Formats: sequence, C-alpha cells, structure tokens
Amino acid sequence: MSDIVKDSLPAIPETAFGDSGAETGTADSRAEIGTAHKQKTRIQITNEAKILEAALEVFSKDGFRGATLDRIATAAEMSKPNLLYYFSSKEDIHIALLTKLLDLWLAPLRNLRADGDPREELSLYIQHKLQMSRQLPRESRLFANEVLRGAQHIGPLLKENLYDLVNEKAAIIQSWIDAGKLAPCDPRHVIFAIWATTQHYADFDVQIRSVLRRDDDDQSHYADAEQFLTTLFMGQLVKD
Amino acid sequence: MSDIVKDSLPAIPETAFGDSGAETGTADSRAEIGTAHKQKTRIQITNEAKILEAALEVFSKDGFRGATLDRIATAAEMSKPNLLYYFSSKEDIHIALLTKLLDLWLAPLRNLRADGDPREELSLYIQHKLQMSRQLPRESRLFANEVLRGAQHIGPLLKENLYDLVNEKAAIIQSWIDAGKLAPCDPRHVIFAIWATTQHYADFDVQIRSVLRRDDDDQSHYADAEQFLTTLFMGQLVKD
DNA sequence: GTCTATAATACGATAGAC
DNA sequence: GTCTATCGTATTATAGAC
Repeated sequence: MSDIVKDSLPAIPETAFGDSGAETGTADSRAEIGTAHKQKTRIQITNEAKILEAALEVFSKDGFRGATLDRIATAAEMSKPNLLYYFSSKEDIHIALLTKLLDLWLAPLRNLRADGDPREELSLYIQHKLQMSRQLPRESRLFANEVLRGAQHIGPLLKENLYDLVNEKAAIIQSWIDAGKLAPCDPRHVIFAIWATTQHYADFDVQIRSVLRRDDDDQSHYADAEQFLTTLFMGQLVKD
Repeated sequence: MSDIVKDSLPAIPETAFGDSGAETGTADSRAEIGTAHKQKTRIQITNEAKILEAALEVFSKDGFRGATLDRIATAAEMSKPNLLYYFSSKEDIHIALLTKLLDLWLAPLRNLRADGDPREELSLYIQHKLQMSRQLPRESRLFANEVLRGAQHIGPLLKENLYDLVNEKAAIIQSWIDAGKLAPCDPRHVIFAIWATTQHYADFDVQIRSVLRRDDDDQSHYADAEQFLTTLFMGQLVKD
C-alpha cells in the first residue's frame, strides 16, 4: 500500500464536538425566543460539548439502557440536575449524540467517486472505514448498540438519510458493474460487506483481542486487517 | 449454487433448548445433595427450558441491562419469584444462556475440514453462517450484545474455548496458504471477515431493511447476500 | 447556571404462606 | 414448586434555594 494512498485519507478529528456551529436539535428550545437567531452562549457551547463527549464514553460502553445519568454527569464533571438543564432527558442526549455523529460516520461513503477506478475507490473506502474503527471505536459501538436494539432512536434517519446516501452510492457501483468492471450483484451488498468487515474490528474488539491475544493498547493487528481486507476485496484471496 | 451443496448443510434446530441432557451450571446446587447423580425432575427440565427460551427472546432484544426479570417471567408464563427459584439471579440466567448457546454458535467453524478444497470449505462455512443469521437472529444478537459490552459474562470462554478453536482452524487455513492455494495473510482475519459479513445480516437487520426497503418478514435479500458473499470470497468480485 | 434535596418509579431479590 | 406481598436500592427527573 503506497504512502500516497494513505496520505490521501481525510483527517479524522480527535473529537467531534466543540465546533462553534454546534446544533443539538431539541436543545434549541431553550435559546432566547425573542431573537431571530438563536445564539448560544459560550458556556452553553462548552458544556453541551462536555456532556456529549461524556455521553459518548458512557453510552458506547454500556448502551442506552445500561448507561446512567449519574455516570454521564460524573464523566462530564457536572451535577446531574445541571446536566438536565442542558438536555431535557437521557433520551434527548442520546438522540442528539447519534444525530450529531451520523454525518461523521457516513463521511467515508460520501467520498466514493463515480469517476474513479473501482479498485482504487473501494480500497480507499475500506482504508478510511478501517481507520475510523481504529480511531473512533466508541462511535462505532454507539451506532452498533443503537442498530442492534432496532434503531429506536434513529429509525427515521436510517429510512431517509441513510437510504438516500446508500442508494446514491450503490448507483455508482452499479455503473461499474454495467461497465464490466465488477461482477453482477446487488451493489448495496458491497457496501454492507465493507461496513461489516471494517466495523467488526471496533465492535467486536474484545473478541478479536481474545483470539489474537492482543493487549488493550496494542493496535498492531489493524495493519494485518488492512492488508487482508484489501486482498479480499481486490479478489486476490483465493488462488488457482 | 447447487442443491447438493445446500443439502449438505447441517440442520439447524428450531429451538436449542429442551434437550434432556440440559445442564445450566449454577442451577445444579439445588439438586439433591445426598445422591451421587444430580437428577433433574421433568418439571425442572421443562421450566428451565421455558425460561431460557424467554430469556433469549428478551436479552437478544434489549441487552442484559435493558432486559427485566418481569419481561422474562411474562414471556416464560411464570411468576418472577418462581423464575428465581430456577435461576438464582438475572446474571445467572444470562450466563447459562450464553454458555448453552456457544457450542451451537461455533458449530459451523468446527465443520471446517483440513482435507477439503479451500474454495469448497470456505463456501460451506459462509453458507452455514449465513443460514444461522437467517434462522437464529436472536442468538446472533445475544452474542453481539455481550461482546459489544466487553464480554463481561463470557470473557474467560472467549480467551479459552474460542481462542483454541479459532487458532486450531486458522492452522488449517494456514496450510492452504502454505500450499499456495490462498494468498499469504493472517488466517484468523479470514475467519473474522466471515463472521463479520454473515452476522451483519442478523445484527444490523434493521439497518439493512431500511436501506433495502424490506418488510420484517421478507428474507429475500438473503439469497442476494449468499450470492454476493460467495462471489466476494471466491475472488470474483473485481474483474480485469 | 448551578446546587441540594427529594419525588416517583422501576427493578432485582427475598420472605413466608400454601 | 408456586404464589402474593414486600423490602431495599438504583435511577430518572423535578422543586426550589442561591
């Protein structure tokens, strides 16, 4: 794998919060009502960011039901009532978090270009997704938890935003199939397979570390994973 | 895909419970102590099976923390104290369930034969795992939930049983690599990829149905999945 | 905006009659 | 073995002082 390819991967932010343009959806109702532009105070912005960061930590570890406001408040260095001053309920925090992270989560797929070479485009997508599993495992587990439970909080987002994006990008893959560059198949399953294989390294981290006997801070298997997945998707696994 | 191959797949039981040899681990302490053989009564066997079936339904849907004894008791058509007569705690039920189902869950991998053809063996493994996702999605989600939370209840089982089995079967794949039939790679990642892609159809069912616009009882996409995954792993996705 | 105190309920587990 | 009743605790959310 060339360094040129690696360098072309978009940078992944260390934290997804703290952007000045932050909007948390339901929290807007508390902004000044008399003004046309709902402007957030500096303390609002930083505290909401602290809460969402804490919530990501706790929700991704324990799931929605397993997480408690106590733990989130402690992680955010805040009292529980103060936390509920910024978000009106536990569910509110969860939805705000998922909504805020969905764009980040789908960014790699957005980068899929119709005019690129199929091998190059798929390789880049795999690398980018794998990099996100390595660097943002909490986000991966947050979504895995939510979808596993039936996506009760982001069901509509899946049926609209996700549906639109996937089918738009599936059309690109279909064009490669029509051009004879890929075998005939439902192109959406190509996307499913890339999601599954890459996110597996974040979501099933404990299992993988058990099998590979890797310590918690050892991420050396990600290099093997990238090499293997590239081999697999480029059709070079089985040989004649 | 030939019918011969399909027919060679081992049958998957509709329910994993009710076997007369049922042992639930901690529940043994209540058996007659004075006798050498801890014999379970008929009512014990049927009730424990009913509880485990109900627990599978509830745990797989809501996760360990999200599940309540009330819901399990209702599903088992039993009072809550009566349920706790057979299992001493909620955690007990969960561990008994996971332990009982682990063998079933790993059965497809056990079938991997060293003397078979790599293409044939991998195809069979994929088909068997995919069939389990289709027919036993609750079991898939039960394990996904558990591993996602750090495998707090079956950590030791992963580090022993799973480690042993995977590395034993990885040796078979390694022998295929050594024979030049597969590309050089860490063979354990081959297993990870098959787990990830097949279990994805059970664990992320809601997401897949959102993208494909499939109703809850529509399983027609599994045929596409099998065709695609076979194409992918047989190295026939990308074409020159 | 932040806090202490507390209301209101959900839940795991037990007591004790039958 | 099964039940009703209940204990004790954890947890979400609110009240109201500052």
